[in-house]
Amino acid sequence: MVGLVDCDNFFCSCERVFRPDLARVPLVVLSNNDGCVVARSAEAKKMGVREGLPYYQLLEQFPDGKIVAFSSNYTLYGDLSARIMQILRDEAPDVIQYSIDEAFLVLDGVGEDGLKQWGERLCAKVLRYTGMPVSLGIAPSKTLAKVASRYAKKYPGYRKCCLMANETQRRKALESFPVEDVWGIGRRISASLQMQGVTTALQFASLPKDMVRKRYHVTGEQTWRELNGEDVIRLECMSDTKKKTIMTSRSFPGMLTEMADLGTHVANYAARCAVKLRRQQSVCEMVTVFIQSNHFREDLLQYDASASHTFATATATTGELVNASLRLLEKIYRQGIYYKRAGVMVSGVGSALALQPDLFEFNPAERAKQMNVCAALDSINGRMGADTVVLGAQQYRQKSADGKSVKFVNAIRRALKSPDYTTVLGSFEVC
DNA sequence: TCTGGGGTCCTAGGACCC
DNA sequence: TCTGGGGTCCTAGGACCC
Repeated sequence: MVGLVDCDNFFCSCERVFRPDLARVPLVVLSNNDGCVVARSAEAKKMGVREGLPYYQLLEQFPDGKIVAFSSNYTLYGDLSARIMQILRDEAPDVIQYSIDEAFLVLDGVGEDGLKQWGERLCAKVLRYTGMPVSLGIAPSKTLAKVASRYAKKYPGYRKCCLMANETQRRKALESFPVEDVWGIGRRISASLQMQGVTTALQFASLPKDMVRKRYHVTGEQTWRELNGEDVIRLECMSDTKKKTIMTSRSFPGMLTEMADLGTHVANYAARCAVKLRRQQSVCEMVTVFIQSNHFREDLLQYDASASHTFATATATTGELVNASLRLLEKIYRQGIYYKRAGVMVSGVGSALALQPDLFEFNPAERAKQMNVCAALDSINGRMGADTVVLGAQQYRQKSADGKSVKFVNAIRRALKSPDYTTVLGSFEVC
């Protein structure tokens, strides 16, 4: 049997852990730059707040201030997630973390008679230790466990744990489960299924396998088999968490026109990519920079562009990545465009230990030096906080009113951020 | 003024090879 | 009259996920 633990309205629940006064208050969490709604509490959902709603529209729709909004606080969410995962690892034979708020549990050896009680106890323990409500679905396959967890979340009668143990329970659950809510069935496929009159998960699972395979390819067939009780999706390989491509991109709070300003952002994204690469002990072969105008402003000239550079020798040093990225930006930058978004992506990611040096350009001494600089950088920033030491090119400069001094400014708008309760001492006052 | 930021896998089609 | 056949690798784009 497979378990799926899923936090209820994760970001919102995180915000509530240290704000019990907001337990029943409609609450939303906003994207970077306080752009739009990315998470909603149950109360906010009930009031009809839709996911992705721009924040300014939320203020228009609910001007009375009854809905509390937070900027996203990924430090807090990441830390609470880590605590929950640790509890799961303490309790379950094997845990495969799937996302910041979800994990699959391998339940071999957990007594099947007591599975339901075991699950209820697990959810209660997570709540007691972290203050975070979680739901658990247990079933013969991952996709079915996902279905079960939905029921666990929806109906309080399950006491947070829904066990789908036999054929009767499976059919009953799938019968009233909308096909578009099945894990692995997205907008396109569900639209195609609706056209054929397939609206429930059970109807989909009852289609002929060959037909599903032909029309929806291997991934569709996998979902079909999972719904029929076969555990075929392999996530175990995912647990080596090394990413194959790494991207850092942001929208800007306003719009930018100058290359120098774009360059500061691009330098930061490149530096972020370098840190992410080094953290997973990888190097990359290629870096891609992209810039975009504001797609929502049809009255302005639109321009999207990207360019890539392949390194002679794969790298993860901040210097090389920033340098290459800025040169790429020069190539694609056009004057007279109002830029809204930019990003840096690294690909061809491989192990830093199996590095293949270029035959002609390899300079061992220079390489070693660069890597020492990065090691020192990571060490300082690890102890003193991210971005304690950065390259000059990463500094967002804001001139003082008299124009004499320049100060470092935060490039992301997070006006409504909660304190870093769990990671920064003194970030809030204790009563 | 104002609209997120990451990832993965699969398939089709082109380039290239013998 | 009348254009081979089979294979691999790479890339772009689509579909999905959180």
